[in-house]
This record gives sequence, structure tokens and C-alpha cells, in this order.
Amino acid sequence: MPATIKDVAKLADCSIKTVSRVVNQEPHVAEATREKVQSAIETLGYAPNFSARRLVQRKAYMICVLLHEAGFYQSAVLSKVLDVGYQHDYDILIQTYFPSHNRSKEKLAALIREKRVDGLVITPPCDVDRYLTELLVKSQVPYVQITPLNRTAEVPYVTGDDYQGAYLMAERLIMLGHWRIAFLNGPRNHRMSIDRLYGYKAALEMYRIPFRERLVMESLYNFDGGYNATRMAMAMDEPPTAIFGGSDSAAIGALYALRELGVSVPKQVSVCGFDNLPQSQQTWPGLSTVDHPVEAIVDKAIEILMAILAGHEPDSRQVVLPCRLVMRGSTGAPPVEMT
Amino acid sequence: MPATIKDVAKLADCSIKTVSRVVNQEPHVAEATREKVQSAIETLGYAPNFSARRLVQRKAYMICVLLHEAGFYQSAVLSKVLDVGYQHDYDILIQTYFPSHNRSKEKLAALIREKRVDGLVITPPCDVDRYLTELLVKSQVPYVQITPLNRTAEVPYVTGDDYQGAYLMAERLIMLGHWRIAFLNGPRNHRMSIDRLYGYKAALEMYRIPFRERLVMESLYNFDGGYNATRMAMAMDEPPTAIFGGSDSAAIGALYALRELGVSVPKQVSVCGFDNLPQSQQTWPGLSTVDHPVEAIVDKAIEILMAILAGHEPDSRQVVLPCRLVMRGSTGAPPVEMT
DNA sequence: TTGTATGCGTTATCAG
DNA sequence: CTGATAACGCATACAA
Repeated sequence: MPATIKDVAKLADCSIKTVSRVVNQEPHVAEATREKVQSAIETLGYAPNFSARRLVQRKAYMICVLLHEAGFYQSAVLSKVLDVGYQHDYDILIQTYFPSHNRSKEKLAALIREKRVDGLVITPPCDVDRYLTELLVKSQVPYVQITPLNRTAEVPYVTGDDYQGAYLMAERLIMLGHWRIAFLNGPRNHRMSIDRLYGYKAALEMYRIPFRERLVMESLYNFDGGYNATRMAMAMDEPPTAIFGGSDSAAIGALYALRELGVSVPKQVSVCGFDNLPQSQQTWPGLSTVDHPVEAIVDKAIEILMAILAGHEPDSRQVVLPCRLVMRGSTGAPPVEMT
Repeated sequence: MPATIKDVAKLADCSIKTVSRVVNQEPHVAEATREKVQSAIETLGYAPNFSARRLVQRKAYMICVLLHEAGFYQSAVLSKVLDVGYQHDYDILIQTYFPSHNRSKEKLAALIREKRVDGLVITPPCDVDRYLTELLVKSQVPYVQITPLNRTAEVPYVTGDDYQGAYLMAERLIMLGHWRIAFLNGPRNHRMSIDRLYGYKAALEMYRIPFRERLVMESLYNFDGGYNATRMAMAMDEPPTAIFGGSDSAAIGALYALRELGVSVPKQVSVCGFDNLPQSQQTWPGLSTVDHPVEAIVDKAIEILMAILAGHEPDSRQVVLPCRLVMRGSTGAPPVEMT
């Protein structure tokens, strides 16, 4: 039976309000009183009951992170959210969301209706789900998107600069001497895929390399997609000398396919990715990739969410952070052509 | 301003208690009344306030998952916990715990003191932390361990059968014709490492293969450890023909090292791991490994925790689930020796 | 089958 | 600077 604020008040010989003041670090308390209360708290091992606080303040002190699946990228997001969230004295609630799954929809709706969360952090691909976005808008819950697949004018988001990152990497490949560069594309209707593709295109254009439609392969940004696309690419009359995966997952699939085909990386074909997943440095050869600054993204996202929750307008509601290249062993100069 | 139970009562023209009965599916309500209340609930869009319920029932309706780091194994645990937890109408709170990190200690202590969680799920390596275990015991919070590094008599846990899994894999390697099998060992003082090592030893013994101390290499069960151990193993006078990683992470490190050394897997050296991480099927060649039945483990763990929280004794407090072999391309017969 | 009154542990109001 | 008292929204013992 834990001690309550009343017990403390009795022991410290004051009113509960005074105890409350001490606990919540409010001003207008005499130093002597404060000390008396403080020691009472300690001898009783008192800790305020969070549920009571939540009730009376009509606040859940809880933010929800919406995850679609558990992968490394998500893990990184999570770690950082936990870290930052706690600094703001918020609890973090994890919720999986599957568009196809009715139960997860209802669960989330209940969570919001029952005021069990104050705000949400949305991770891809949750943000492209119609039902979800409508639910969020209708219920007026504050939320912020992380690396949205699509962007909208009103919704706050924080993301990496996909266009710039892709441009940088494509440029680097070109500098190495490549000009037949295949691109493993993601879902066509996602802003993220589009930006990365455009970054690639822009670099080609800048260096006067003709863009070839057939070198853009569908990969869905996953391992299997990257694998299949690579098999197809290598079966072409003029196979590419470099394969730029729009995501590390796809690039890892490409690596696998090339290995299977007995094609040496980077001697015969260079491979690179995008995202900088932890496992990308455990492949052989290490995967050259574009680092999406996950930590910084989450940091900023939480900052924005907290500002909104606190009632003041954040500095900016839509933030795009620059990406940077991480070169490892999977890229090199193309082999000398012998015609 | 959401509707409260009073609003519903007023609209349905009954007392709040009756509404409460309907909401909580209690008996003793006339069908007619129930319908009246039900429709009132719907027109008002009423949802019970969770904080209020938590307060009055002195229950947090929340269980906490303690994570040390965010990896794939942890992700798998998480997904399942979420899934099962929600079926029991519990919220899942994620908490990172770093033994070295004072803030995370305090945070957890506060969580427990303030009755913000009803129970916990502990994942490795949290369970070997003195401070943590003492805190848990002192505060009397119910908890259950998942794949504990060490086991104790009183604490409920669910885990895979490390000994049996390692035995199985070692046996398989022997069947393939290997007898110089290196083992990438984990932290020496963990029950989990010990069991896996003993399973390996037992298989050797069963098949009358002399155990060689020097073939047991320290790897700490991580990528770098596996990498270094493998470099050392391959530098021996008589290098092993197979490398059994006590964890997939270590085995992936081994794969990397061998690739670097130009050693062909499985032609010259076979490699296998333990855990069956998702990335183990994305390596080249696919990593043969021992599947730790994470989902079943979590399932059982939550079941036990729920039983304890509900006040009745679970069927069993300590459960060990069998592992099974997952053979992929990284293992094969050893090369023919030419002396 | 239904309703009334009381309490859960806080914070907030406003008077002292 | 301090304190009595009223919310907060729900559950629950007990009465009708």
C-alpha cells in the first residue's frame, strides 16, 4: 500500500497542496517547509500516482509510435524516441499498425478516443494509409511524421533529403567512371521513391549522361525486389556497371543476386544503397550507401511534437535534413570495356 | 470535450451505474435498457476514460518491456509482445535499460514506484544486472524473463533449449563429415553461452570426437567478436573445417572474415549460427542456423505474466521450448584432406 | 433489475 | 506563503 500525498501532508504537518507544490517544483514555498516536506517524502517513499495526475490534468503523458513492421530502421527510430521522449517525461507507447488488419485499426482508434495518448509519431509506410490519416485528422490528435512516403502541406514531418542524397551518390558513381547505372526503384506513387529517382536522374543530366528508362527497375525497396531486379538487369544485352539501390534492402538483394551469378563486386559491378542500415556494414563487401540521419530526424520530430503539445507553435513544421555519403567497399571504378 | 459516463446516463435516462454495467459487459441489465444505453453511447461517441479507470482500480493496465538495445531479435520480441499484450487489453510500454546509465535506472525505478506498470517483460542482457534484479525483487513487481542469460530458481522465465539446439547443430556438422569444428563462444558467465557450448561438447563426445580447448574461441556473440575469432582460427596450423557460431551475429562476422580471406563457404569451410535472425537468410550463402522460437517464447511469457497479474498461479513458471535446425547454404561436407 | 453515495489520489481555485 | 475544498471520471458496496 503505497503512501499518498495525504500521508506526506500529515507527516510534514502541512496541507496536501503544499506537498503538491514541492513535488511539482512550484514556487511560493518557504525553504523550511520545503525541506520538511522533502524529508517526509523520503521517509515514506512517496511517489505521486500517475493515474491520478493524468485524470485530473486530462492528459495522458503518453505518446504513441506507430510502426508497421519491426526492422532495423524502426529499431533505430525507437531507440531515439525512447531516449528523447523520456527527457520530456512522456511515456512511449508502441503500436503496430497494419492497414489490412482490422484489429489494429480499432485498437488505435480506441487509443485515441479514450485519450490514452496525447500525440503520435508516424513511421512509414503508415502515413500512406487513408483510413489512418483520416482518423488522425478527424480526431484532431497532434502528430508528426517521420520520413513520410508522401508529404502533405498541413502535416508536420521531418525527413532526410532524398533528392540530394540520391544526387550525391549518383554523382559519385559517375565520377568513378560509370555511365550505365541501374536504379532499383521503390513504389512509384511514393514521394520518397520519386525524390530518390529524380536525384539520380538529375545527376545523369548534369553530367550529360543519357537517361535510359530500362535501367530503372522496380524493386519495391525490399530484398526480394532488389534480387529479382538485379537478375533481370544482368541479363540485359548491355548490363549495367553499377547498381544503385534506392534502399539498402534492395541493394542487399542485389549483392546476393550478383554473388549467385558469380559477378564480382565491385570489380565487375558496383553496388550501392540508401538508408545506411546497420547490416549494411556487415555485408561483403561493405555496402556504400547514403546515410539517412535517423537520429537527428527523430530528435527534431519529437521536438516539434512536444512544442505542439505544449501549445506553442514549433519553429518549423516541416523539416528536411541533409543526407551524406558513406562509401564502403561495394563501389569502385567500372571494368575497362573491351569492344 | 469528450462525453463522460454521466452524459450517457442522462441521454439514456438511467443511472451511471447502469451505463457502467453495459460498458463493462456485466450481467443484470434488461435487454431494453442495454440497447437504450448502447445507442446513447454511439450517438455521443462515448469512450470510457482510461485514466479514471486506472485510478479507481489501482491498476496501470500497462506492462513494460525492458530492452537493452534495439536489434532484430528485440524487434521480433516486441512485435509479438504488442500483439499478445493488446489481446489482453494491456498497453505496452517500452523502456530501454542500460546498466551504466543512471538515468535509465531512475526512470525504471520511478515507473515502478509510481505504479505506472503492473508487470514487466525482461529481455537479455537486462537480466544479469544486479541493480535491476534487486529493484524488481524489492518492489515486488511481477515479471517474467525472456531467454535469460542466467536462470534463477524463483524467477519465471521462458527460453529456448540452447543445449539441445547446439547439440543438434553440432551433430549435423559431424554427420556432414566435420571433426575440426570451431565454436564461437559467448560471455563465459552466462548460462546461455554455457548451454550452447555444452551442447556442442556433448555432440562431440557422443560421436567420439576429441574436444579441443583451442577450438573454442571467444566471440562475445557479436559481429566483431566472430570476425576476430575467425581470423585467429584460420591462422592455426590446422584450421577448422567448420565454424559454429554460438550466435548468428558472430557467425555473420565469421562469414565476413572468411570472405576477406578468400576462403570459400561452404566449399572450404562451413559456417553456421544460432538464433535465426532475419538477416541470416540475406547473407551469401544463406546462414545455416538454429531457430530460437521467439514468437512461441513471447507467447508463453505473456501468458505466464497475465496469469500472475490475474492472481492465479500459471501452469508452469519456467518453460524451455525446443529449438530446431534451419539449414541453408553455408554448410556442406568438408573438403577432402590431402595429407 | 436498477440506483445512490462514496472514494481513488491528484491538481486547481480562491480565499486566508 | 499556505490551506480548505471542489473537481476529474469511473467503479463499487450497498440499498431499493
